[in-house]
Amino acid sequence: MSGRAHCGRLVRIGEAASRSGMAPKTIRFYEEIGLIGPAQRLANRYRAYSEKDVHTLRFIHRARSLGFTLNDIRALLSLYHDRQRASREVKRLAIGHVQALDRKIAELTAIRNSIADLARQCHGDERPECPILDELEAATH
Amino acid sequence: MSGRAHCGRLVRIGEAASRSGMAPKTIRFYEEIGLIGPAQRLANRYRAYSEKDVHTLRFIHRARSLGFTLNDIRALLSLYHDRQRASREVKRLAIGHVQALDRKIAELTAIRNSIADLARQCHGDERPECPILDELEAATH
DNA sequence: GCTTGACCTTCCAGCTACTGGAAGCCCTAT
DNA sequence: ATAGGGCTTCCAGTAGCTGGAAGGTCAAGC
Repeated sequence: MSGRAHCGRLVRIGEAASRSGMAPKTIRFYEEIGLIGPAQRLANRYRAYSEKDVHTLRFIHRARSLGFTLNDIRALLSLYHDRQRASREVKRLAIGHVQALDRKIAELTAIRNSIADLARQCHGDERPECPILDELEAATH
Repeated sequence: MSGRAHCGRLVRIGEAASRSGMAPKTIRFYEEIGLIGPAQRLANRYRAYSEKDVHTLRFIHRARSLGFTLNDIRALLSLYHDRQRASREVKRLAIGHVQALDRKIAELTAIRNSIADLARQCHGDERPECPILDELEAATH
């Protein structure tokens, strides 16, 4: 952060939060872990954010909502702030993320189907017989 | 735990772990949080597990691998140990889990497609132009 | 008899990405 | 003067483990 905007409009953390879509706590947290640099401060020690800072925060928020991890975002941010970067690197990160998502989706789908199968076999009434518990108990892993 | 198997074969935590599919640390952790009761102890204070205990551990492992949370498993375990339970309750838990998975899968799929779209639009070469970063930067939330 | 090594014990810290709450300062309006 | 809303810091907790340190226990080997 600390965009050194020596004359631009500055906003406090609440407005930076509402304009970037995240909670003030989250911004402080990102500063604490060094995802963003320490914010400028007003005379009363309140954090102050420039337009550029707010853009960066919104960038982070968008990337998070697309499921990038904070580590991914560290890389994306340095690319974002590097006017000379090659788009190849960004694309590589994005494709890696798509592949990770594909794996995760496949895994969840397999699990979902297993459970749905078991649930279909279970009559789900007053009786204690239950194929779901039987299956979970089964020695066959 | 502590199945009071006053004559059955007992195994130490390492074997209980390998036979249930989880790490010894995980078993101790489950005991610590009260998911399972405190284990019996041998004369040397080593934890000891009966066949029944190992079944329970395997049950937990299977349920975890199907994505049930530890809280779900608390409920499943009490149903598992209750010979009078109604299968209805188990089925309800299973169906709730399937629905949660469906929501998660839909969410991840939407994200996956967004990123894949962006990646397709990015030429991914030496040049700095990058639709991915442009999109993340965009004010439109 | 002593050492090595595999096993076990406890406790403490860290991981991801926040979120909630307490205690207290700053500023404006009434 | 006081009430409120926003800001500050710090501490703790969430889920579900995992890693590591420091040390006890036991059987086998020299």
